[in-house]
Amino acid sequence: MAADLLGPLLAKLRRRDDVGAEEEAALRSAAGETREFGAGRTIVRSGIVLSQSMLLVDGFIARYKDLSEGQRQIMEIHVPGDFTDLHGFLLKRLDHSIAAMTRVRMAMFPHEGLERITERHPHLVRLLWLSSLMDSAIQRERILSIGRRPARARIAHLICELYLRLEVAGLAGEHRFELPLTQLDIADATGLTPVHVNRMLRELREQGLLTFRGGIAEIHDWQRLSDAAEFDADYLHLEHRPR
Amino acid sequence: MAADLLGPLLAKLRRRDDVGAEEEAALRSAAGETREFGAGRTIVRSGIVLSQSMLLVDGFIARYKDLSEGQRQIMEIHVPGDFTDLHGFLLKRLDHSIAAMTRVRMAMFPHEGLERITERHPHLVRLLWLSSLMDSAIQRERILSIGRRPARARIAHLICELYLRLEVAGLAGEHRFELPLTQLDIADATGLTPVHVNRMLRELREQGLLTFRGGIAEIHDWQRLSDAAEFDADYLHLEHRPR
DNA sequence: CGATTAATTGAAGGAGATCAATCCGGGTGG
DNA sequence: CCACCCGGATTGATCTCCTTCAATTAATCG
Repeated sequence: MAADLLGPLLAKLRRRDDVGAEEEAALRSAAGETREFGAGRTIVRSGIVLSQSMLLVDGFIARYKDLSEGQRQIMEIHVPGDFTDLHGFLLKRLDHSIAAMTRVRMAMFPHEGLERITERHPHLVRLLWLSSLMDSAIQRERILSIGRRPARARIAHLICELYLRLEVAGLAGEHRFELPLTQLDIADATGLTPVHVNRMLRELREQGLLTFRGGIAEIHDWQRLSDAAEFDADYLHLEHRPR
Repeated sequence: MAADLLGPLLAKLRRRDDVGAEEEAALRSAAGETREFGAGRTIVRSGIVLSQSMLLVDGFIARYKDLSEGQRQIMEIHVPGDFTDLHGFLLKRLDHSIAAMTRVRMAMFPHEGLERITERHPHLVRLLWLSSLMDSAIQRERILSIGRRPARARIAHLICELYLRLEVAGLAGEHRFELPLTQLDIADATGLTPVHVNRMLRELREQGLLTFRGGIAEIHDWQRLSDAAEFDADYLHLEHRPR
């Protein structure tokens, strides 16, 4: 028996507002087939016209852009329960690419189904819209991080964020979680070089804040880590309220 | 006779899709009072619960966040026709502040009116959603810029972007436009220091790409400027298609 | 086990930051 | 009408965080 495809998404939405049974049903019936992709696979290439959007069910995915000199920047790391390209529903073509960072499972949502939701389920649309706004908020915080935080704080911040997001999806233990990324991935997400990420991770480890090794992140001192990052969870919009 | 409040917004939306007469009327009736704010005023402070959203009608506005050491990062610079906090409709509290960079005029949209639109005008909702997705795309490009482009390219890129966005709003001439920002503003938007912005602007000027002086930006060589920035307008999603 | 990919460490270099003046344009009040 | 003021622009000198270059080591996997 496969785990519930929509589980992490519903957990994420219900953390922010109620989702009625009818809405849940509408969401389920909008979901199409499930697909799997191997680690490293580019799933959507920037600029391609899309006819369906994807919900990440299992694994980790990155939205990224490349520059001509081979430099890569990750705009957002997705965890299960995230739509990776819900914005493709209205933008039609993505302005970035999407790649699997691990082996992943995706649930496909044909755009006709989403359009039907916009016509029949006003509150559910607001929740889907909200979900894209939460991505936007995460991206804004990334702008702040990359623009103004020093390297050590950037990395600390990323870890704090992923911890909370994974916890909401029910995928993190007590300050410990699977994070199967390479140091290069972290470098691409923080706008640093892998060499420097390595040094900063060592520093964080030696200071007893955090261990990141073998795809496992362990937060040893949440207080000092979030202080180092100037992390404030407000931007994750975790409160439950009518939307 | 005041200029049409919704003019720049409609121009922006109609550049991407059709907006029917009925939809236009619905939008107009959702608009409430107009407000003005002086240059430098903080209009919305991060975290405050909102009951209406604002459309920028005239002037320039910044979404920004501050860090404890007094460092500021601008996430997005808004031009007329942009909703500055449409996301507040569903997020309810902003994760950033909003400040007037010049004297500005804003049209207020009470959230009840927006909610009514979600219940009666599916296609119009999609357009409003789209508008927030376009902001998101702009913010992603900023992540790329700040994360991976060198200082000179970051500034060049920002100018290219603002030029096209202002042109869509009907506010730019032939490679020349009013941009009443200080070099500090540009520094805060690009994640640089004002001193370095000054040096890079001089370089761009001496190389004959761009002059930015006295609140006027003049692009002398679009080709070389956009090359320097690796600017590709795709992320502005300028194509007209059914959404 | 070789072979490939990721992590680690050292040394040197550079883009951009910081610190500190000076300049400039425009408002303003005497 | 001009001396003064003030925020922004400009320039120089110095510093530093992070990059770059280059090996070496560890881990992973057919």
